Amino acid sequence: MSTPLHPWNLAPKEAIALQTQLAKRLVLSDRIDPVRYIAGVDIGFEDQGATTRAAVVVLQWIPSSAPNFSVVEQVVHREPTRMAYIPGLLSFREIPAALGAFAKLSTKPELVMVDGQGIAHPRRLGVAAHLGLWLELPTIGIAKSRLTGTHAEVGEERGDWEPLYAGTEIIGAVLRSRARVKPVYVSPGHRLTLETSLKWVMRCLGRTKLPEPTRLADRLASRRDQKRRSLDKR
DNA sequence: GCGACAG
DNA sequence: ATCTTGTCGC
Repeated sequence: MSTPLHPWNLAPKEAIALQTQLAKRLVLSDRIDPVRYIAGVDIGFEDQGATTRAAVVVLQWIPSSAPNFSVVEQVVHREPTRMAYIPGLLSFREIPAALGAFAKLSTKPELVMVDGQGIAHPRRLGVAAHLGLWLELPTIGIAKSRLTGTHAEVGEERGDWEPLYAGTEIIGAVLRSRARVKPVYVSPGHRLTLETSLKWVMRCLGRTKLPEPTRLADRLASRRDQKRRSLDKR
């Protein structure tokens, strides 16, 4: 284990410089083990933002079965929020809490899906890419909106997609994950190609526009779900 | 200088 | 992200 430790509480200027350096370490070819478990990660906030809540859900991948997955583990981790949200520096705000959640996990996933960008980032280090480097695991970023890049209009049917460009470089895909619904932005984070990333996202699509791993993590991390579960207890 | 800007 | 009620649609 040679974890590339680095401080999280950096000033914006230093964080930006670090991103540029870390992005060089990304592996954008397929270096993934046979998939048995897929994790979904998402972050939410409480106390008007003072507390960060990280949620990780692990699904078992079951080929040739319907559905193809079953939840095997879910973890929630809370800690004080460290820094404000700054576009482009999301990972420094969210990853520390995400690592706390991963530390509580007993299942080791072969693939991690993250709510946010992979390399579709101004310096090619979105939260999914950064987390992949830290965990040394294959990661995919699935964002609900665009951070950077340009693309053509996407067809209206499920599965339609268009490449996301930064100049002439393809940094991700804009995927219509549900017919006639706002598309999602898919980009590899670490140890995957865009093609393989898209394949896994499409495989994990259920009835909604988000793939099951991040949809379930989203639910666990959301304020709304906290309310729902406490009401159910009564 | 003026917008754009993951969650 | 979060604050919030109703409302349109399958």
